[in-house]
Amino acid sequence: MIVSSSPQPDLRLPLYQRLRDEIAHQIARNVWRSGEPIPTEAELAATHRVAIGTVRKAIDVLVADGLVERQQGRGTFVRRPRFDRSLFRFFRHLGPDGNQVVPEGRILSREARTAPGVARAALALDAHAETIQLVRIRVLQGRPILSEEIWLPAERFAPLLTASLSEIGDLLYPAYERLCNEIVARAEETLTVASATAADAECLGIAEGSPVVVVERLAFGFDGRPIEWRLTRGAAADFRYRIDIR
Amino acid sequence: MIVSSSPQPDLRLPLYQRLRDEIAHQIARNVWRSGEPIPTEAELAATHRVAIGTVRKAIDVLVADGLVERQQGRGTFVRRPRFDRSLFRFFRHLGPDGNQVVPEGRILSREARTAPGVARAALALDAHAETIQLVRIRVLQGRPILSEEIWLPAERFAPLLTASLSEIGDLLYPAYERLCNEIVARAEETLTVASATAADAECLGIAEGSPVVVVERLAFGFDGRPIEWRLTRGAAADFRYRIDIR
DNA sequence: CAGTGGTCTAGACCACTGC
DNA sequence: CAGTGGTCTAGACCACTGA
Repeated sequence: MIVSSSPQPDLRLPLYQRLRDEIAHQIARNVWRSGEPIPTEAELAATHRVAIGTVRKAIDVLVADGLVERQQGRGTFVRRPRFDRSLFRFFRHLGPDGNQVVPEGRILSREARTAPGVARAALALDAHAETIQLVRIRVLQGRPILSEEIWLPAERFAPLLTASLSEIGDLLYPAYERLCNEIVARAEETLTVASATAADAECLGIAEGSPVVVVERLAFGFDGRPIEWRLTRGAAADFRYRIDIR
Repeated sequence: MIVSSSPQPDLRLPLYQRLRDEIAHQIARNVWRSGEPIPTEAELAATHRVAIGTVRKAIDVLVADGLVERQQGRGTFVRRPRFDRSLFRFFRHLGPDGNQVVPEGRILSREARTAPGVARAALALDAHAETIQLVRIRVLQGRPILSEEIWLPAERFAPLLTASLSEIGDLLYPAYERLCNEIVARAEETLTVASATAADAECLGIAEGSPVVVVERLAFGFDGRPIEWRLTRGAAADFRYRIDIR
């Protein structure tokens, strides 16, 4: 595999920003895997011929962006956000011990299908582009609590159709990285409230017409291109979201 | 008025943190009003006998905390968050021109009343403490769109009962500052979905039993003590919340 | 033009980690 | 103990603001 070199940096940008972009680019290229340390500040200062203070400022930005994590005395490590946990900021499902529990994922279907207009528009695909649909439920103690409909560009995610379900496993984003070499860097989520359709009612075990919270997620890769469009639905009764403002 | 001096700083803390706390404390004491500039970095460095880099780091933290705002070439300014706008992150009400519009506030009642248990607990008040209740609606083009129930400790907010409605005006938090010298520093909000009660239905012009989004807000002063407990209800159909994750 | 915050450097010392 | 990130200093120059 030919490793692409860094894009031409904009010389008008401050040095620490250029350095940040350079490191971010290497993280995006998977030069260091998730959890691995990046070079020490002193090394980066030496290889890039800048003062260590400039390196620290660049890393400050990377920490703020959520791309790396510092650990005093140990190093600075590549961080991959846990998007699969993000739904539990919205839905509270407590286990028998009263603690938050991570539900199991179960893929009900996966097939190459023509995506609806919203999905195509979100993924910036033209009308002819092929897409993959995954239908998935999240199950807690045998009870389905969330239903998910996921649309992916077929071109980049073809391996998902041929892999075995056990190869894909419970967590999708690690599977994307493992099987398709696609890494999710960030996502936009939009919450709305809707009425349970007949399908929702059957799947989630709630009354038809009762309120459901819909989470629409558009996930982006490090290159900024949209990778995945996902609709998650859960009973509004389970919805509880806490936010700090200032 | 006797201005309290700074609390004894913890000498184990880094210099820039102690400086941050010192400045934050002065902001909390209203030494500089909202929108006013704090001293320049060079001045702060001189008066506190520290390097300017240390001052910059302290201000970095204050910026991250949302207490001040930098403007290159002009100065660093005290910032008061616009909590009254925060509800519009949750509810989208578009005007005839398709733009987001700020609705009018209308106080329906204000009286000294005994608060319900949740409100007392949130405000950390004992059973005998007096409280003030405000009932308020937010109106857009003559149509009520949000209903608000607000509970305040009577001890700190007594002037609200005697002031005229025009003295209070449309925005509550500036009124708290003007009339009661209470400044809201941060708040915690919890979102849930409920069914419209008969009162909701009448007030908001929706069907009884249709879904409403409930925003529970607990606002804190700079001293960390809870100041205000507020319940806002709006039609779930108007709810739309967008969030970025990474 | 003077004054502000923004960038960058260079180097000292500290606190924490893991061998 | 060596190596890491964390704190702190001191000073130079740049870019932007407003009179």
